[in-house]
Amino acid sequence: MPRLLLLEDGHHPPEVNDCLEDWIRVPAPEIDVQSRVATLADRAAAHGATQEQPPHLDDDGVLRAGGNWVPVPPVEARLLRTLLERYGAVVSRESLSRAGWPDRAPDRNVLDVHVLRLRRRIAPVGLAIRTVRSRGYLLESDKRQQGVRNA
Amino acid sequence: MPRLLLLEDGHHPPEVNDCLEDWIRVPAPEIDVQSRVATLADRAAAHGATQEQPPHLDDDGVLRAGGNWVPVPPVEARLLRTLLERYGAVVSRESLSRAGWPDRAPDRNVLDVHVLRLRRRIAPVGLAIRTVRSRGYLLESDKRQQGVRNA
DNA sequence: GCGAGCTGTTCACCGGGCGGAAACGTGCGT
DNA sequence: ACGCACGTTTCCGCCCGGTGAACAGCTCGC
Repeated sequence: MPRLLLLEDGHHPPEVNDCLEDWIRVPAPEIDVQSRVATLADRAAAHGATQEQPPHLDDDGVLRAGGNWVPVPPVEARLLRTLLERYGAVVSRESLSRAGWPDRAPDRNVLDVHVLRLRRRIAPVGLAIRTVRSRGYLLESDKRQQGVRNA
Repeated sequence: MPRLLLLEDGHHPPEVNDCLEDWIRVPAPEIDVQSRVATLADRAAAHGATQEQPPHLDDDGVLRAGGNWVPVPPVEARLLRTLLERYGAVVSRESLSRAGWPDRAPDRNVLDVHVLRLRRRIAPVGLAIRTVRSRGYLLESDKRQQGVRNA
């Protein structure tokens, strides 16, 4: 997708809208062309890296994310499904409780234990469950770090 | 923040990491320089439009700003909400006090402590609470400089 | 049938976040 | 110098959530 326009003499520079687009007048020093190509390549790589496809839990309890997959047992699958429905947003403990055990409400830390196990289960595929204290849980990529500031 | 490096003959092109950075060999046709400047200006405008979305505190006590998020506990959330309602303007200590503790008025110092905690909590997402002495507080981006700037 | 492994549940304990209070430090105006 | 306004630290009680371990039911392979 990145492109470098080679501009012959006597033409106007093109209008560039895209970060993955550039131009240069030819003839030009080889080092100049290489430099611009390298810059575009870096940008394309960075773009691809930031484009993450959302994880998906299929009907057979298989979670696919980050190029890998893990089996997810029934209860955890129900929890995970509701977390995925609100991917990146907070899900209350009550919602999870209802989703995981539709018939009867479980004890306080039954949910805790299953969340813990779900955490460990999804870690290998690059997902993380964050706690929002007294509010609920939040599913996101484990590369996103809450509250960390990049220089 | 966009910058165009004017490269004299005999030098290597710089390593470019940023979409807001570019370079050109001088001397060069005026139209070429103008084109690259215009491109950078467009990108800077686009970046500003997409990057600087106003901070938002959702109902689950999650503050999203600057591409990151932090959980905000109840009392601080109430303070933050009133500060956000008057984003960039002064909010009196009385208003904050009423917002944070609707039932009873807290000790003078309790508000101070919570403002301090809130300051530290929102710093990672690029927000800052400024003091306007004997008037109140003001919430803004931490990149803005308080105080007088000479031209 | 029987043991191994997996799933779901319960218990006990611990660490840490949250919010309040007091004490002390600091900067500014008069 | 004094007082006022605000900042910062420290301490503590409370409660939420995390964690390891143990336990019961179930399924599967032998």
